[in-house]
Amino acid sequence: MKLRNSGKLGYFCFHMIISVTEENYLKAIFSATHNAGGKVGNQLIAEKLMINPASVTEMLRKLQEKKLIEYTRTVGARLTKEGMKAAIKVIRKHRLWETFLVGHLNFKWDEVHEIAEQLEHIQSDKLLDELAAFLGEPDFDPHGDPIPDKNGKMPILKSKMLAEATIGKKVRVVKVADNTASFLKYLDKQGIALGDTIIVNEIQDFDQSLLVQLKGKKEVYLSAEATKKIMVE
Amino acid sequence: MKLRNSGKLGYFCFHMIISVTEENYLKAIFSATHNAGGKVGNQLIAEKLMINPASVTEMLRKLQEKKLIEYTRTVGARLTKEGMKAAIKVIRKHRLWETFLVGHLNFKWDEVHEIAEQLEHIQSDKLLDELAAFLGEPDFDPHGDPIPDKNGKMPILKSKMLAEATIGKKVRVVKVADNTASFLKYLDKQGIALGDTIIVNEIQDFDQSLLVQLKGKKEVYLSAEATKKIMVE
DNA sequence: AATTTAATTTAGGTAACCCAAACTTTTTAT
DNA sequence: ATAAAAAGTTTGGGTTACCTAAATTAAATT
Repeated sequence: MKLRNSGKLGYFCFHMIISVTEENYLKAIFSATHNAGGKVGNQLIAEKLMINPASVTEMLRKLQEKKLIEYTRTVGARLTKEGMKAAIKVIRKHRLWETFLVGHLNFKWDEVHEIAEQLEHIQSDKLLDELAAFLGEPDFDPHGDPIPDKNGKMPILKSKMLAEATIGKKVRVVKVADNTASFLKYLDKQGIALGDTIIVNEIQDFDQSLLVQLKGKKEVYLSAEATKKIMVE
Repeated sequence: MKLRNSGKLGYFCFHMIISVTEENYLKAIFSATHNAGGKVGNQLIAEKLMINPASVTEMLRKLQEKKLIEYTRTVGARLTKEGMKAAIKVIRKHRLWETFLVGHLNFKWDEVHEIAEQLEHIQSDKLLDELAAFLGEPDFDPHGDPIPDKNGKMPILKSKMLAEATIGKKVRVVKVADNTASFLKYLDKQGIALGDTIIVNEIQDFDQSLLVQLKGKKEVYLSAEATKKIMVE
C-alpha cells in the first residue's frame, strides 16, 4: 500500500497497489462466488490458480489485511466491495483486450485467452478508458461474456442452454459457456459462431444429443455436452 | 530454460524463457553499448535500472549462463548475438506499442513511455506480428526512434542536432533525443512536433541559443540544451 | 611503486511467491 | 459418539530479485 498524490483533485488519496498475483487471486475468488454467491475455500482457489492449497492461506490473509476480502478459515473467502471493484476491473480489461485482439488483430476466439491473461494486468486508467472508447464501448466480448462498464456494471444477457431450446423455434447463439480452445475450435469446425441462428430439429432420446439446423441449412448433430455450453436466446 | 515442442516444424527446439527483469537488463545493456559499441560496467547498468550496483553482479552471471551476454569483471558486459536479438525484440515491442498508443488511442508522445514499459514484456509472437501489420509496419515511433523489423534490422535515419543546422536552411524535425515527459511537453508548448519544418535565423553568441522560425512563421528562442535534443534532417 | 579512488564482489538479509509433508481442525458417516 | 475422511494450516525449504555493509580488486594518481 502506498500513499500517492492524486494530482488532479488537490487532495491525497490512498491508492492500493495490487500485485499481479493478488489480482489473479481476486479473479479466482470472483469467478467462484459470483454465481453461487457464497464463499470459496482454499482448495477451490488453489485449483483455479493451479497452485498448491498450502500457498493459499498466506495470500488470503494478506488480501484480508488489505481489506480486499473477508475471510474465515471455516467458511472461506468472499470479496469486499473494494475487492469486487478490483476484480471487476481486471475482468473488464481482460474482455476488452480479447475484443481488441479478435476485432482488430485477426485473432480467433480460441487464441486470445492466454494473451489477455497477460494484458489484463497492465496498469493504466487512461489506457483502459481509451481502449474501451476505441472499441466503441462494447457490451460483450468475443465469447459473449459481458464486459463491465467503467463503474463495474455488467450488462445482463438472459440466455439459456441450447439443450433447453424449444424444438422448431429459431434461436440465436449469444455466448459460449466454455472458453477453452478445444471447445471453441470444435464450434469452428461445426460452423457455429456467435450471432448465428440455430433451429433444433430433433432430440435423440438415448443420449440427449440434438440434431440442429445451422444458418446455411446444414444439419449437424451436437452432443448433449456441447449443447449445454452453447448459450442462446 | 525449458524444453518445448515447436509444434510446426516437427522437431524440438530450445525456447529460452527470459524474465521481465532479464529483459530489462538486456535493454539497459543494449542502450549503453549500441552507440559506444564497447562494454558496460555494473555501475552504469545499475544506474539505468535504478538499482544498487551490488545487485547487478548476480544477474550478469545469470545472463552469461544463458549465453545472452559476454561478461568479464574488468571490462564489463556485452550482448551476444542471442542477447542482441532478445533486446531488439523488446525494443521493437516497446516502439510498436508506443506507435499504437499515440496513433490509435489518443495518447500524447509524453504519456506513452511508462505504459510501453509494461506492454513490451507481453509474450506473444502472433500479437507482435499482428500489431505491426495493424500499424502498417511503421519504421519510426512517435519520438522518431527507429522500429526494428521482424529480423531485428533497424531503419537508419541520418539526422543531426538542430544545434548544428546551417543558418537560413530549412530543416525537418525527425527525432527527439530525449524522451522525458518534461522535454516533450516543452516542445508541445513551443509548438514543435515531429515532421515540422524549422529555419534557424540566428545563433546567439553568448549562450549558443537559437532564434528559429517555426512553420507558422512564429519565431522562438531555443536554448542550446534544447537544440541538441531536437534532431533534424 | 605506493597510495588513493573507483568499481566490483561477497556475505548476509528481506520480501513475495511457491511447494511438499506433517499436523490440526472440521465435517461426515458409521 | 467417535472414527474416518476432508479441508485447512503450519513448518521447513526453495526461488527470484532486490537490499546494505564490508571486503576485495582494478585503475588512476602521486
